[in-house]
Amino acid sequence: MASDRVNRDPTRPVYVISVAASIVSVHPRTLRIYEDEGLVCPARTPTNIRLYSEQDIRRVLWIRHLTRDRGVNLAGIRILFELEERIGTRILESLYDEGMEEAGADRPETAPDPV
Amino acid sequence: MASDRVNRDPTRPVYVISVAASIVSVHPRTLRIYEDEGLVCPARTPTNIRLYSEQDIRRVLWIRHLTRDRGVNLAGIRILFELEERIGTRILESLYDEGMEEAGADRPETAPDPV
DNA sequence: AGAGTCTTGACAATGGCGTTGTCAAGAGTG
DNA sequence: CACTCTTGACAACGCCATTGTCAAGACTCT
Repeated sequence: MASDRVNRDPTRPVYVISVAASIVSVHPRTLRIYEDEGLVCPARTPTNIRLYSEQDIRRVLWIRHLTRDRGVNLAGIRILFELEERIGTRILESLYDEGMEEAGADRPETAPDPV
Repeated sequence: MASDRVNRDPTRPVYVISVAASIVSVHPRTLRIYEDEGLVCPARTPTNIRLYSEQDIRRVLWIRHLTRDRGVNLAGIRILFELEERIGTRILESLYDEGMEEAGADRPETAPDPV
């Protein structure tokens, strides 16, 4: 499963919200709020169902690391994402790698890409 | 007064907490908490009185901008300061300038230096 | 078609955080 | 000495993030 996740097109929207929530270990309600706050933007089916891509998952993992492990609030995360877009990913990538190592989580190959 | 502030040695600890709090428009209690959280480190007199430098003031102004205007919490600010130390001040400087312009506040000549 | 499950958007509860207030004891100033 | 300010610490309150709940609709399977 984990290797399937890694090998697929990371931008393809494939996970419904319950699956995404399980992968990321977060409440579905929380995912909806992250979307409301503009922190992640899953695709929508013609019937308005959310589908998350691998890229979305990585982005949410990054959000979770910051909120749960570093105590950053959503406004802070927004600032960090703005920095990422403004400056590029080199900076946050190194912070992310260090942060994930500290958290003991799996280490993705790249930092989350902007949605 | 404002021009006196600008012309003095920015690292010299000269303001007691009530004055610093007035300059920055923040409660003294809040300044103590920022210190407790390690976000700013004012000097101490031999009798343990806090003295804030111009540099400290700038740092707190930056913190206030982020907390009050952008809604970032203290953990988020800590992350941003870590970034600043890690990467240098070029990045946050541009964000700071933009943020201060948006807030309509006075624009300092440089970004806050690390304490 | 029907039954069961999942998803949606929206209202609500709860714990934690940030700011402010308060206070006793000590320090500083005139 | 009298008054004011500072210290560290306890407390109150509003806001935020997460979670729970629910009615209606969508989806899946038999």
